[in-house]
Amino acid sequence: MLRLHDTATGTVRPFELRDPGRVSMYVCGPTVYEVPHLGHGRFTLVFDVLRRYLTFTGLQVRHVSNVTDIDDRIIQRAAREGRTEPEVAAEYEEKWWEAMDALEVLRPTVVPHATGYIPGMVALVADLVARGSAYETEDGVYLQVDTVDGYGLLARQPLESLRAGARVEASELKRSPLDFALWKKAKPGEPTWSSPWGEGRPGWHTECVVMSLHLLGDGFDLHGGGQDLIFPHHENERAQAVAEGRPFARHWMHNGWVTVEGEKMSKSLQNFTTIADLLAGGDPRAYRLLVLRSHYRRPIEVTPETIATAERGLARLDALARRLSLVDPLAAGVVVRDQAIAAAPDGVEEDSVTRFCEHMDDDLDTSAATAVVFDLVNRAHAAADDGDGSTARRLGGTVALLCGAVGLRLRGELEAPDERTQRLVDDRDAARRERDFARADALRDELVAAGWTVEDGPDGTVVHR
RNA sequence: GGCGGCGUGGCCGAGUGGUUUAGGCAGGGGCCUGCAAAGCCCCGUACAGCGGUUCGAUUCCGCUCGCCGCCUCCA
Repeated sequence: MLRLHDTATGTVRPFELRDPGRVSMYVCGPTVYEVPHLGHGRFTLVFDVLRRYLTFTGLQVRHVSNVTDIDDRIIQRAAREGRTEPEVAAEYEEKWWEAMDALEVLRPTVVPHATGYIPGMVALVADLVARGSAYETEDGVYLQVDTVDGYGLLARQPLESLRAGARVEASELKRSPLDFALWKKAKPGEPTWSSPWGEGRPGWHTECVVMSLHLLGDGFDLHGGGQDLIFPHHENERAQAVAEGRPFARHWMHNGWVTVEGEKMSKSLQNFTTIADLLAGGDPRAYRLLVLRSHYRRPIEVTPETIATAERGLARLDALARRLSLVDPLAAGVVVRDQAIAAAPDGVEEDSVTRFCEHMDDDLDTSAATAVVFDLVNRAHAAADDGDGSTARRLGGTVALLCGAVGLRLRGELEAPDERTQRLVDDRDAARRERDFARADALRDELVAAGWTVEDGPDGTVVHR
C-alpha cells in the first residue's frame, strides 16, 4: 500500500483511492509563454515516476495535466512580439512537448487547454456569485476568501496570519487583500470571452478547478504540482470547490524545487537552465536518475557536476546491460510488475522487487529504491565474474524490471560503429594479435579521441559511446 | 512579523533508539589486462552545537546557531 505525504495534513498517510484499482490524478501543467526549464523538468519527472510506479503495481491511472494557454504573460509576449496569443501559446506548447518527449515523460491521459473550458468557468463563477461567495468589482469578479471554511489549509496558516503577511497591495476594489480574481474584465486589446460581467477572461485558479473536476469528477485522488503552487494556486482552487460544496482532491502532493548553488531556480533570479540546454549537453536519462536519487520533496541541485555524476551511474547500468544483453525494459512500453515478472526470460529476484516496492511505497523513497537497483547491479556483475550466468541474468533481469518501473531506459545495445571506426577497430585487433602494442595503443588513442570508449574483451575489441 | 523545511563521512544522498552495512560519485590498496577500459574484492568508524529523557541517541524532546523557502507571478 502506497503511503504519500499529503500537504493538506502535513503527514505521510495511505493513498486511498476513490475507486479501487483506478487512480485519478491532476497535475498542474505549464503556462505556455516560455521554454521549459529544469524546474518544469523536475516536476514532470517526479509525477511521471509516480504514475509509472502506480501503473507498475497494477493500477489504472488517469493522469490529467492542463496547458494554460491564456494568461497575462502570454498576452504580454504576444503584444511585445506583434503576434497573436494563440500563436505564442502554440509555439511554446510545442517546445514543451519536445522537452517532455526527450525526457521520456509520458503524455498525460488528457491534456485540457484552458481556452477549451471557458463556458464551464463562467458557470462556476456565476454560481459562486449566486451563492454569495464571490462579488463583482469594476475590474472583475473575486472570491471572498473569508466565506470559505478552512481557507489556509494547504498553506497551513490561519486566515488571519495569511492576511497579516500579505504583501500584495490592498486593492480598494477588493474586500480583502487575499480575495482572488475568478474573472478578469477585459482591458483593451486583450482576447476576451463573453460573460454575465461583460467581456473578459478567467483567472488562473478557476481554470484548474473546473478542468480537474470536469475530467476527474468530485473527490478525485491526487492533485499535485511544485511546492510553489501550494499557495495561493492550490489553496484557491480548493477554496472554489469548497465554496461550491464539492469534494475536491483527496490527496495533495508537492515536489521540492531545483536549486542552483542553494537558491531556487527561477526566472526572476536569472539562474535557470532550459531543458533544451540540458539535453544538448548530455543524456536525458541522467536527469531522471538525478531526480530518482533524491527524495521528491527535497530540493535538488542540478549543475553540470551533479548531472555528470548521474551519467556515471547510468554508465554503470549500461555496462551491465551490455554485458548481459539486457533488453531495454521500456522497449515494449510501460512496465507492469506482474506481467513483466511472468514474461521475464530468466526470472527475477522477487525479494529485491519487494524491497524496491517497500521503499517506493514509503512516500516514494526513490533514493532507497534506486539503491536496491544498484545493489543488484553489483551482485549481477559478481555472479557473472563467478561464471554463474543464470544468476547474473536473473539479477540483471530484475535490474531491467525495476528500471522500467520508474521509466529509466537501459542502453544495452551498442551504437554501431561507422565504417571508418570499424576499420580502426579491426586494425587494432590485428595489431594486438601481432603483439604490436605501440600500434594498438595509437589506434586506441585515435578511437578515444573520436569519442569512443574502447574495451578489449575476450572476443576482441568492442567500442561504444 | 507569521508559517514551514533542512543541517549525515571528500561530494551527493537514504536511514535507524543499542550488537552489521544504505547506495552512488570521488579517493587508496589488490585482482583481472600486454597496457588500459569495464568488472570484482578490500578500505572511510559521519550524523551542526548545547542541554534533557534514557541503561544507551545521529535517531525522541527543548534550546541555540546556520542555510533555504512560502506568505506576490512562479513547477
